[in-house]
Amino acid sequence: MILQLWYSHMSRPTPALLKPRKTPQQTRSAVTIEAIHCATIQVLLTGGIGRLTTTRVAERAGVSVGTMYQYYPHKQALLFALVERQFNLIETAMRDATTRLMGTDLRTIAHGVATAWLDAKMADMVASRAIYGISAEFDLSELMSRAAQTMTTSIDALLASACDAHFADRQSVAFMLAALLGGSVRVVMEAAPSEENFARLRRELPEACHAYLVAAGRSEVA
Amino acid sequence: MILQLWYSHMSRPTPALLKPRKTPQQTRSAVTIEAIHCATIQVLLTGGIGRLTTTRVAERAGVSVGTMYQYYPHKQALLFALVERQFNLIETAMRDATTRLMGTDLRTIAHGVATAWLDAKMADMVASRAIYGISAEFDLSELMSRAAQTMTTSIDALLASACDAHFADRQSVAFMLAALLGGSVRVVMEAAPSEENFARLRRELPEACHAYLVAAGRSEVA
DNA sequence: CTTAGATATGAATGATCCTTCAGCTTTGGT
DNA sequence: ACCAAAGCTGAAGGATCATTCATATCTAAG
Repeated sequence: MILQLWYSHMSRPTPALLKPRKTPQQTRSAVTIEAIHCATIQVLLTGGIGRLTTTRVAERAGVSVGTMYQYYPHKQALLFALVERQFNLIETAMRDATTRLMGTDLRTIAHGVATAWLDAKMADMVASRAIYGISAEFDLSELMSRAAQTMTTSIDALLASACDAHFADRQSVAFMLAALLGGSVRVVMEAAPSEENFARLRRELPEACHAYLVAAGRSEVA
Repeated sequence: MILQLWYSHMSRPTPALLKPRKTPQQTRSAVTIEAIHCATIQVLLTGGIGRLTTTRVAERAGVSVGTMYQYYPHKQALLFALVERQFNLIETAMRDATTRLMGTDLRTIAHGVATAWLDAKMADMVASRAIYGISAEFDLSELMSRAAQTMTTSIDALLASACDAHFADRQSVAFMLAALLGGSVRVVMEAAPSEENFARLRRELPEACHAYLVAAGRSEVA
C-alpha cells in the first residue's frame, strides 16, 4: 500500500494528508461528523486502539463506513483530528490560566497552574484517557513535544513574572514543573483512576508544585 | 477467532494463557529466545506496536515464525513476557533502594528514591520506551496498577521510617510521590527525550521530591 | 416542482497478518 | 555411530480490516 511510503522511520504522519477531506456544508453532515467523533471516543474507551476499526466506529455512529471516508481520507486522519482537538482544548485552558496568573506570587502561581491543569484534564477525562495509546497508529511524539514545549514556555514566562521570587535556571524549573504536572496526572489516570486518587491529586499536587517552586526560588532570593 | 472470547470488555489478558509454551532445555533454544526478545524490542522501537508483526520479529531475530510459536502461544504472550520482565527489573531496583534508605532523613530519602528511579528507568531506557504504547495490544492497566501499588507501599513504609518527620496523611504523600516520579520520567521520555532534558531531570527531580516531602511533613513535626 | 449538488450506502476488493503443521535438522546421551 | 527428543522451517489457511465506488437518497435554491 502506498501509505507506507509516507513514513520515514516510524509511523510519522504527513500533516497535509491528515486533514479532513471536505468540510460539511449542510446541517446534516455536521451532525454526522459529530456522531463519528463521539463514536470514535467510545470505541477507543471500550477496546483501545487495537480494536478500533472503521466499521465499528461507523456502526456505533449509526452511519455507514463510506460516510466516514467522505470526511476523512483514512483512519489516521480521523484519529489525528481527535487528538488535535483535545490538545487545542488543553492548550487554550493553560494559556488562559497562565495569562491570568501573571505577576502574582509563587503560591498563587503554583496552585493556579496545578488546578487549571487538573481541571482541564478532568473536564474531558473520557477523551484524555481514550487518547492515551493512540501512539500505536501514528507518531504522537511530535505533537506531544510541541505541547510540552508550549507549556514549558508559558510557565517560564509566568515564573519570570512572579512578584516574590526569581530563579537561577528558570527554564529548567519551568520544564520540571511541566513534567511534574503532565506526568503525575497521566500516570494516575492510566494506572489508578479512582475517585479517591483524584482527590489526593487535587489535594497534594498544588502543594507539591508550590513546595518545589519555593525551594527552587529560594537560593536566588536576596 | 476464539481469542476474542477471552476478553470481557477490553483486551484483558488471561494470565494462564500468556505464559510461555515451553521452557528451553538446550543452549540453542535459550539463545533463540534471547534473540527473539531482543528483536521484539528493536522492532518496537523502529515502528511502534502498530508495525510489530510476528514475521518482522522473527526475521529480525534470524529465526522462522514457527520458532516463535514454539515458545509463545501467540503474539500477546511474547509482549507480555517483555513487559513483565521489565516491570520486575524496576520493581526489584526500587525495593532494594527503599530497603537501603530505611530510617534515614527526608533529604536522603528523597534523593535516594529519585535517583534510584532515574537509574532504573534510564538503565534500559530502550526497553522502557519500547514498552510504552504496548497497551494497544492488551490491557496493561492491571499490571500498571499493581506496580503503582507496590511502589506506593514501599514508599509509604520508607516515609514511616523517616527519622526527621512524620506525616498527617502518609499514604497520600507516598501516593503523590510515586505519581510524581513515575509520571515525570515517563513524560520526558515520551515527549522530549534529549540529553539536556535528562540532565535537568536528574538535577531537579530529587530537589522537587525533597521539597515536597519537607512541605508535607512540616505541618506535623512538633 | 425540478434538479444539481451534497450526502449516504454497503458489498466487493485487495492487502496484511496471525497461526498451524508436516517434515526437516540438530543435539546429546549411550 | 545411532537415535529419540528437541528445535527449526516456511508455505498455506483462514480471518480481519481499510478503502473504493457505483448507486441511491436527500436538500435547498430557483
